[in-house]
Amino acid sequence: MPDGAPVTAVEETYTISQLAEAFELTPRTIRYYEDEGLLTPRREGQQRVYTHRDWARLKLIMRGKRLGFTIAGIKDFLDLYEVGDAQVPQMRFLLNSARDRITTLEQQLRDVQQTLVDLREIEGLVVDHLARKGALDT
Amino acid sequence: MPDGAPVTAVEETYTISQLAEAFELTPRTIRYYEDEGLLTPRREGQQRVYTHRDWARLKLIMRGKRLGFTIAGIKDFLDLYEVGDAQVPQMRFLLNSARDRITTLEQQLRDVQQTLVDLREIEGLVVDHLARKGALDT
DNA sequence: CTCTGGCTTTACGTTTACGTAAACGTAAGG
DNA sequence: CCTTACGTTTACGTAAACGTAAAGCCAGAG
Repeated sequence: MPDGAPVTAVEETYTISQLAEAFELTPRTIRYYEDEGLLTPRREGQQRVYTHRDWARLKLIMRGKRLGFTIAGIKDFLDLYEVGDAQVPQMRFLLNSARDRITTLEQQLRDVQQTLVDLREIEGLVVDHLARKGALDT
Repeated sequence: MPDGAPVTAVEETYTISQLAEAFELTPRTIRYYEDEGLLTPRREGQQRVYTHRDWARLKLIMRGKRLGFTIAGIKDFLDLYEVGDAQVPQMRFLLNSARDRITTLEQQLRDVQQTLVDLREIEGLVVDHLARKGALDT
């Protein structure tokens, strides 16, 4: 094994359509995320090559979408995960962003919980009503 | 007091701009919700008159928006609260809707909680980093 | 009566998050 | 060499959720 050889095996890579299928997106959508700065795959010729890192970021993107964030909001959010190499002023900014985000998420948590309470009560009422009509089966 | 008079005092009503201010929306937005069938205020001449019921529905609408629901999704959601006067087939449909909604909300709950865990860890890391640099103040 | 303030309708404009079509590059297979 | 299967860029199209401008109705103040 020659000196300076990589310790790990060759990193696994993905094509755009592999990613698309894995996350149930279209290639168009993935290119769009790149345009918006959410992904920055390297190129091999003109083809995009995605790595495990892009996979992880896409997982975060999907979670952000399920939470109703905008693409721009998700971009800011992703930046928070990249906090390693920041200078102090940038750090302060990220800290504020993170805390803002935490505040709205705490509100969202309360909203989700209250809505679940409501819906479960409604479900109970409906089931009850159907039972009284002897129409609960099927 | 004449027979058939209302038991409660005259119900409190609101103009469109009163509602708009209370919920930090524009009148345009409230009319839009009416177009989409989320609100159905009565008219006095050509003016819209909103009651306590519309107020309550707007509160639910705002909660739905914070949860990232679409307007159409919120409309379906509001219908679930109006379950009193439904026939059996409609009831079954509503029951399914409610259960679907509960399922996605449970996913959303997990997403919010995990994101909060992530962000609080990031916050800890950043605070730590700033502390090491003696740059925590202000 | 006129003017103002608030409400109304109508309708076109805007942003976001992609869809979709056109036209082309390139590597593999028959 | 030709086709097929992916990939690429460019660019116009679209649905959702309002914004915004234009023009009119109508009650109360001066």
